[in-house]
Amino acid sequence: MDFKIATWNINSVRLRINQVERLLAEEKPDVLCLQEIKCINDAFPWKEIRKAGYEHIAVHGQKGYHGVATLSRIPFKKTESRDFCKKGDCRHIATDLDIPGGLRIHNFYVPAGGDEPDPAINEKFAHKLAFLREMTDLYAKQRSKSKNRMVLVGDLNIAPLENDVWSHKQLLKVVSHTPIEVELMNELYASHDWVDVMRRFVPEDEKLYSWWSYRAKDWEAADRGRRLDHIWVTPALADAPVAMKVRKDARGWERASDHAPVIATLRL
DNA sequence: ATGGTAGTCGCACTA
Repeated sequence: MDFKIATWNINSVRLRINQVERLLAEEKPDVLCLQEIKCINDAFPWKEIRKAGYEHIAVHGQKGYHGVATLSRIPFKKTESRDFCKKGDCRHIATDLDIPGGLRIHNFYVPAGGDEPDPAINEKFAHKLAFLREMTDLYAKQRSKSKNRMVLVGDLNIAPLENDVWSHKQLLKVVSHTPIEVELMNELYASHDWVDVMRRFVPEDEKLYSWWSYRAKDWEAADRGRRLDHIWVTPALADAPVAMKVRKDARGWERASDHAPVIATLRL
């Protein structure tokens, strides 16, 4: 089967429920992973999502900030979330799809890390680094299971490659592209031999972004983007990716999120 | 070197 998965930092699912419905109607993914839903589970638009044909919904939300949700046309066998750094933040939810051979989907919202890229004076940056180290430890421990089929998606808040940002030089001291973050991301990447699905389709010498700041006067003209959102798969799925796209047009929708949806198709 | 925007919640915080 061709399995289509999308990831999107929606920056308030209640405010942009119409855009979620539009994306689901246009792309018909099997699974949509949302980040920054910014609401508690009770305030999540369950009815609208179900009406759109997504009856299997795993929500891990908190009041006002963060929060993740995985919407699926395929039933779940199991759902669990991990409280990284034990802060009580809702930044992760894992769902096991009930399909032959199984498929585990990790939906992440990694801390943004604040402005100052020094963990000694910026707690938020320290939190981001600790979060990444905890992810790496976790996947390194599960390495024996790397034959399992897993997809890791989400807003990882790091643009690792030179062409994942509009200016490598100018962003070296900007949180999301600093050497320490890139190094930790590379360690995480190596911890489970993850495959970077997006870069399977766009060579490393070409620019590739999924986020454009709200603060630019004209985001499209300036095109000062970053690739903060990612889709990774385990080695068991190394040959599975058959298509990938960034729905950049959605960044131009009225009252858009600052992130564009990233979508991949896997041949299972 | 700086300030620019958005969302939630309630007049501060996170991004």
